[in-house]
Formats: sequence, structure tokens, C-alpha cells
Amino acid sequence: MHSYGQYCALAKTLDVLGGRWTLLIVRELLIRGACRYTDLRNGLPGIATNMLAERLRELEDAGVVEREDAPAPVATTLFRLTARGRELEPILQQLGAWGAPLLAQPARGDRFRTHWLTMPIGLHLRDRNPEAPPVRIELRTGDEPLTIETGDGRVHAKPGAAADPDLVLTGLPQAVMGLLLGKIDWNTAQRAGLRSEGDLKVLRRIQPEAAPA
Amino acid sequence: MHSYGQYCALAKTLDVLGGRWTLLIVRELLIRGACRYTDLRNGLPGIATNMLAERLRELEDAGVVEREDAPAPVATTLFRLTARGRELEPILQQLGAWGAPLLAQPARGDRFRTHWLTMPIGLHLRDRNPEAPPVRIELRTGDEPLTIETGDGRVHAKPGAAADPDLVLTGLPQAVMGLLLGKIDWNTAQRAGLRSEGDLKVLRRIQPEAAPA
DNA sequence: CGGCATCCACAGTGATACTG
DNA sequence: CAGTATCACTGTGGATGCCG
Repeated sequence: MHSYGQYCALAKTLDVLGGRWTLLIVRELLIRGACRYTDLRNGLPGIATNMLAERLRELEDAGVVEREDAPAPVATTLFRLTARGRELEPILQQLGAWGAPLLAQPARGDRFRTHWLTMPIGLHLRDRNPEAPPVRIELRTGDEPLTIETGDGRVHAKPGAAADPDLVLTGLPQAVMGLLLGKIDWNTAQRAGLRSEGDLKVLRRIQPEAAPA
Repeated sequence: MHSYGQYCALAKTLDVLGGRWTLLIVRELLIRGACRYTDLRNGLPGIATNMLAERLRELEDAGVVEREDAPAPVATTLFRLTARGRELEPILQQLGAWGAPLLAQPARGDRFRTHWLTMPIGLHLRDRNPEAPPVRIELRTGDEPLTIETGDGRVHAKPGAAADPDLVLTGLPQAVMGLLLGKIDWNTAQRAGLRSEGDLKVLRRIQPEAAPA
């Protein structure tokens, strides 16, 4: 990427992060932590492999990403964010929040990965009853299950199936997220094909505002 | 710009704002408010004129920018941010803050416009003595003067010369900003060619931390 | 002059194939 | 698994021209 050549902090930021795919690579590393090249490619459907390799090199040169030779038995390379790279988390959250309304439109043909829900969940949901025992919800809405857990007043999500979940939600991402964020009620979600197993009441504990269950 | 085609809020944001020059156009409109095509081109040294026209059209389609036929005598078109576009201000400030360390390096050959200092000044400086009468500082460090004013505990900057300023600073942007942000002391700034006229004590009132005057 | 449209050389991008 | 190599294609930057 050619530099903007401007003595301006924003322009310098864009010199580093403004290239195509760059911020989406940072998104993957924020969500996943250290990952392999193949994991990154899988979380970035549509990227060309040479593009990923080149961007990782640029991010490494810029001090945003570092590579690490994985521990003994596996013998593979891991990519992870540096401290400087992790400073980008709140910025990516805000950028995502700005674009959230754009997800309302149909957007047919869009690719989806379940772990992309991690950031919006951590940003928009709160545990309204931190004193009570924690709850676990499993989402099945794409390539892999996602586990939602309450803890210290916040709501965390991480890839993988939940052990002994209080609730399991199965359906399209639009319906799952619409329900979790309180944008649509349970009847609407059901009409959109959402299915549930377990205790729907736990939803009220984490939804941002009053929403019917 | 080709869409990423991902059902992810960040990817949707980048579909709209991720193109080359796009966020720098938003920067100009945030700093300047409504401006003419020519003003934009002037604040974006290096941009190709067809690029500016195309990006403005895209931003208009996305509901970030709107155009307005200027009032009676002038007969020109003005471009301004919509409410949706103005929501980007805190995000651009954070992106700029992230890149601020990159301005420390020499960066020879970089173009500069004085009004680019508006955002960092509003972000990093505070009026430590809001009860006292307001102060005005004029910066002369590039193409046009910039006026800094205190008010309601904050520090604002706007293009143009100051009427009856308490202090006038003249020199390179690195030196001016280094002094204002307390990164360098007055002697260092002076060695970097900075000249002053007026009362240097007013600096302490707005500098982020203790710094010698 | 302000607000573009057109044209062209070239750098960036994306798909596929291949390799240690 | 983690890339490199190749190549067609598209986006970008610079110059210039046009039109009210």
C-alpha cells in the first residue's frame, strides 16, 4: 500500500491498517488469540492466500502481529497480536457498532462464521444478575457451536460447545442475534426458524433491554 | 470497492468506509464542517480528482455525506456529513490516537495542513483552570493560522487567525505539537526552531501534564 | 473558477496452481 | 501446513479536457 504521505495521525494509522483485509485479520486475531495460518484463512472467506501472507508480513513489520513457533509436539507457526495490536480492540468494537445497522438488510450470499458473534456479544450484552450462579448458552448457527457464559457482570463468548448448557439456540445468525440483542421477540424469532432447547428465561438476564421471551 | 461479502458488522463498516481516501474525506468534513469540492481537494493533498468525486458519490449513497446547494450569492455545492457521518468522530479520534506514536519518526516529504491539528488538540488538551477568563493561542505552522481557545473546560481549535491572542507560536508542526502535548520542553522546542510571542505561562493551563515552560 | 469526466500507465488484488 | 509463483484483472494516481 502506498503511503498517504500526510503528517497526520489518522493518515499514519491508515498507512498501517488501511489496506484491504488488514483490519479483518486483526479481528480474527482478537477473537481467536494465537492462530495458525490455516485458521486465519478459514476465518477470512474470500481472501487470497498471497494476500494473507503479505498482510501478515506487513503487520509484523508494523509491530502489530508477531509470529511464534508453536510448542514442542505440533511444530507449526502461530500468529498473535502484540500489545500494540491488542490496543485496537475497542476501536474495532466501535467500528463494528457503527456498521451493525447494515446487518439488518437481507445480505444474501454473505458468508458467515459463528465466532464472528464473539465481539458483538461481549460489547452489547451484560449480566443483569451477577449474584446468581452463572449461566451458559450454546449457539448453533453456522460452522461451529459458540458458548456464551456470564461472569463478573459481563457476558463472554468463545468457540466450542457448552458443557451442560442452560439453553441451546439453533437457527440463522440474524434470528439468533436479533433475539439476543432484544431486537425481535421470541415469536418473531421462531417464525424466522429459530429453535430452542432449555430455559428461555435465562435470556432476560443478559438481553440489553426488556424483551419478551 | 468490492464488498467483503461477510455477515459481520466490522466487514460491513469496511465495505462503506474501507476504501482508499474514504476516512480521510470524513476527517476533512469533521474538521471543516460543510465544504466545497475544492476545499476538500486542498485538504487531501495527493488525491486524484476523479477519486474524490467517486468517493463523495459513494459516501452520499451510503448516507454518510449529503450535498447542499449553497445559499444565494455564491452558487456552489457544499458537502457535509449527515448525523450518521458525525457518529464517526470518536472513532476517528481513537484511530488517530493509535497512530500518534508514528508521527514521532522524521517522516520527511510528508505534506501538512494546519487544520489537521484540530482533532488532536480537542482530544488531548483540557483547560485546567476553567474559572479563569478564557485564553487564546494562535499557531502559525503551515498554510494558514489556527486559533486555540479554552471554553467550558475543554480546548477548541478552529482555522483562522486569533483576535488579540495571549500567545503566538510559530514553527514546525512537530515542535508546536510536541510543546503543546508536553512531549518536549520549551528549550527543546526552541532548538527545533520554535518561536513565541506573548505569555508562555498560558501553556501550562492546557498541557496534559506537568511540563516546563 | 468550481466540479467533475476521460484517458492512460501502473500498482494492487484475486483465483488458481504449485512446492518444501 | 504455510506459504510462493503466475497471471488476468481491477483500482489508483496523474494529466488533461470540458462545461456551466
